[in-house]
Amino acid sequence: MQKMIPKAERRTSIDAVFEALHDDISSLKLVPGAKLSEAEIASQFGVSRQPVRDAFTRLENKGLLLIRPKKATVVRGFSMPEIAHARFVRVAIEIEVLRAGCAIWDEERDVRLQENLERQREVVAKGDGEAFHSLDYDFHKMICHMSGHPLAFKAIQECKRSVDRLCVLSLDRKDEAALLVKDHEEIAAALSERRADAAEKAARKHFARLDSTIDEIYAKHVEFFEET
Amino acid sequence: MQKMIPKAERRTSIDAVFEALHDDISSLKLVPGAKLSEAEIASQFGVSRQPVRDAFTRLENKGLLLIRPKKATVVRGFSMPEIAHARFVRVAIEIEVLRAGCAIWDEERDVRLQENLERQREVVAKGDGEAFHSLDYDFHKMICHMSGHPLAFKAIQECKRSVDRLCVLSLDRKDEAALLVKDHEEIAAALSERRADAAEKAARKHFARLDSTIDEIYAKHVEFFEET
DNA sequence: ACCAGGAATCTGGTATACCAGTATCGTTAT
DNA sequence: ATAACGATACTGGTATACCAGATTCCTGGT
Repeated sequence: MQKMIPKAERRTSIDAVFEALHDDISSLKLVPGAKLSEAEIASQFGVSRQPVRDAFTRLENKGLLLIRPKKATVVRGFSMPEIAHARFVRVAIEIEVLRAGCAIWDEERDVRLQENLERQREVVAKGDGEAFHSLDYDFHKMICHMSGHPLAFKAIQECKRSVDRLCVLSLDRKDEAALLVKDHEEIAAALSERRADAAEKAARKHFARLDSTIDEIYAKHVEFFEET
Repeated sequence: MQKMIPKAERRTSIDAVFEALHDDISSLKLVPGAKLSEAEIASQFGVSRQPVRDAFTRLENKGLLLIRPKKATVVRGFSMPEIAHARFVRVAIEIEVLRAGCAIWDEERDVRLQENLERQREVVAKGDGEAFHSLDYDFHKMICHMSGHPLAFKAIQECKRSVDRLCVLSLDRKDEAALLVKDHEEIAAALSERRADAAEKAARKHFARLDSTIDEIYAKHVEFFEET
């Protein structure tokens, strides 16, 4: 009962390399198809090849890299089937969460969600896209937690990941954000009235908005997509 | 256009170690809490520590191992929150698949699904649990594929994995299998009539049957569960 | 000018050695 | 007998060297 040091969470070279590469790939500083050399990255970070190798493995498991024996490791491109699948799973989970939420929703939850919505309206009025993105994130997270399924949000994040990397290519317009807030209000209202079917309908409409954006990006950046 | 060698799919030492350990863990030959030594496994397989290390990493990413720096690597136990989450996600996906299926179901699909059901009835009558398990697997897989979401089945398998490892502890009774077939018939009927709500209801009943089994196993084998 | 062939140079996979924390257990002081 | 301590035998993380397959590109022949 002595080591009350909270955790310290030892940080290893692998973590450093992993996070740096993850950021570069997510922000498209490393574009799909780019070749990554273990040796090159290693010297660049001042470590040996081994930690780099481990970091590569992690990134491959997250679907961001493609590693083949004796071939160069490359950044994976987007895949339309994969994106469609992520969307499918996300919708499935969000709807199930809403269903669970409708069964237990109460006024206290309602109040907390309305607080978030109020701030969404504020930042959208100001045109602060960055802040809206953060509140949007919180909105869905809050619903998961308050519905009793905090882990579901982690699963949703998994689904979002592939799309997020894609969305840095989209120019986010303010009018789009306004529509999304309207959707959120609809979802909140359905929860408040505990009408699962209405919530599902609103959610489907909400997520359908992404489709056109993705199609636009596909048309504009076919080179980032895998041929399959 | 010369290398038409189908694929050969080069098999590496990492794969060998990974698969062997994966099987041992899945079949509970390696029980939760068991300590795995890189060096020991390495000499046991006649390879160096490096491939073993890589295999460990893969297993950790699949949630089967717990690796901490400077601590022994151990087989992870079951976690009730994790199992509940896997169940939640699986139900969400299966229902969404059924919903999509109901929108496009036709007689040809119906015939193929009925073929599978007929074989289910046969093997259950014979009490062949092994064959039923395989047909059960196919049943859900067929629905995913015929609903136009083959990838969804892969996601479902991910969810099943943690539960499957648990289910080797359950003594499967024949009467249970009979009930499961009845559920399948209900689901197939709902699809045939393209009634999404009925399909959802049947699916929920189907998956609810697992809960009692899991509770039984928990009561009987608390030592395999993580405390969290 | 072009193309075939092969050497030089990549790639990731493997083996080995060493390091710094951690756990274990025997020893010693009380 | 017991409890504090310390040597020792572990653990996983890192660095390095080497290997075989794949790629690249230069060279020599046409």
